[in-house]
Amino acid sequence: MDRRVRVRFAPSPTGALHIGGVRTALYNYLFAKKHGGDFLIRIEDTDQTRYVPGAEDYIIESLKWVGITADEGVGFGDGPHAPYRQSERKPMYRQYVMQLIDAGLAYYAFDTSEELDAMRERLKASNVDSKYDAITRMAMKNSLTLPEDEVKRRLDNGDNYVVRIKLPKKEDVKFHDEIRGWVNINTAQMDDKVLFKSDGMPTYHLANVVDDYLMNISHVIRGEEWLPSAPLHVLLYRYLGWEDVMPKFAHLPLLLKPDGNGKLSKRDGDRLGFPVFPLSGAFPDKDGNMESFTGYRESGYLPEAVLNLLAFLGWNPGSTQEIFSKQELIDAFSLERVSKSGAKFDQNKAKWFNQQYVRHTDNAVLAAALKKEVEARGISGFSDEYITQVCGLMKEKISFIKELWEMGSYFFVEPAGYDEGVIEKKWNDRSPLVLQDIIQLIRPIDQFTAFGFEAAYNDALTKNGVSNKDFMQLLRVCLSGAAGGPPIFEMGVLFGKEVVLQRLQKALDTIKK
RNA sequence: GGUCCGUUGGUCAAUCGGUUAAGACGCUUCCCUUUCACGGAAGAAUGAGGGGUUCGAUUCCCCUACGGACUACCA
Repeated sequence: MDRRVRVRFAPSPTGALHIGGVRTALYNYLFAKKHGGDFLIRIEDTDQTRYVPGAEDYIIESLKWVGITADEGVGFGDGPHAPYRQSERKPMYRQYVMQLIDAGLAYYAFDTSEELDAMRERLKASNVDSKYDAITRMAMKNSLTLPEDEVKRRLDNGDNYVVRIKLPKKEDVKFHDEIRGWVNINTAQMDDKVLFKSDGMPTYHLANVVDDYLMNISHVIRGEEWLPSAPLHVLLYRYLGWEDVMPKFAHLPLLLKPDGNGKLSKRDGDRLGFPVFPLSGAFPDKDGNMESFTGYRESGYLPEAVLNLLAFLGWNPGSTQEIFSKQELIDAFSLERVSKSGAKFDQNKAKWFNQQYVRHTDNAVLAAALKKEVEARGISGFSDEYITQVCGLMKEKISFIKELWEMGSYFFVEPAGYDEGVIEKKWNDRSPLVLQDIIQLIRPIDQFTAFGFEAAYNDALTKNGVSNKDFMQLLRVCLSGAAGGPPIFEMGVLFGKEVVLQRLQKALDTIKK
């Protein structure tokens, strides 16, 4: 029975979308496109207390930036199963909860949080797992222990209650994970999870299962942190009578910190100095303080590179090819080749990926980015043509777009200083003489070409008996201030004769040792 | 603590019982280059430990160790 592939990415709008979340979305997207299916986005905002305004937009914008698009859902024009926000689907869940209660598979519970705490502490003290389960529920206030009329009275009275699933005392729940194989958990290890909260909202578990069923989801591809609750979801499908259309599960390995242990977290970005989020932004933390963070986009990463490097964190094609376009990823992707163990994020590799993409990016595209940087500094007077040529010279030298400016600002402004190491090592009594001669030889040139510039330079060297090796880098430093850079004579020609003359003169006037 | 998942070089990783255990990033050396980079060549570096199964285990099984996730009226 081949059913249409329909997968979903279902984030909670509780803050910025972590790069690991982007990867989850990506794998869902790739899987859907690979199988000609649908990818949809559902917002799981059942916890009103954790809702962060703007988070939803951030998530959508992030996905769009890396090139992930959805066929249905929030941010992508909805679709046949609208609404796609669980808060807006609130009225839909109650009937399924009632269905479970009527079937004796769920029950009302009236315990206060104090009572729950007390229960947990009591059990902990006696060294027993503190779960609300088949044993402990009999000592709590719920529709299993309270007289029927008492339950009715409380309900009619509008008392606070939750609905919990009624799990069997001891029963194996087995399910197949597409990545890990068969997983078996006994209900004795699980607890009677809350399905329906006292605020009238379903919990993740219930909403997730109901929506996946209603939206005809064929595969649930999500992070490994969900593996322990997967049996609960399996049971829910069974109890609701949907087991025959239950989606297949695939639990993805986690993204780990580059150093030490643990999964990649928000803080790691600042601590290690690399982005953990796709886009720069700021959101309130749990205490309500605004916390800002930098993104891949603002750090100069190309979206295609991010897509590529993310795809390779936990998956590989089994070949030696590493650079993949989006379409190539779609063609090559399979859950089978997703690895089981977590992957540590490697900054160097990320940089390398970006470098590959920068190098193959059209000069005009790079120029647009560089132009922004230039204009942002209030610098004008440079043509698009000039900026494009700068990019052509610089792109072999950089790994990140932002380095176009960082390493090539001298194409637009005078160098602020001269590389001290080079001056220290190469500058001597004869240097000013050579510079002087270069200036004199260049000045009369009408057609300033790389060839002419080089010829003038060589003549000056010969005249003073100085070798290339000793002066070459000095010339570069005099022109750009930097020790490295693009081919020097081409660079000079791009500067133009006047700028070259002026900079050499300035070097002559200022460099002293 | 309990449950579940995992474990090939520093990192990402291939291998679906038999290989000199790929490849990439990073690192080192050399070549190219009148600099830096790119490119090219080479090198160091890996199957957590212990038991089995087998003619033969990185590969299958068990134990131990280690790592991770989960353990809320959060997702």
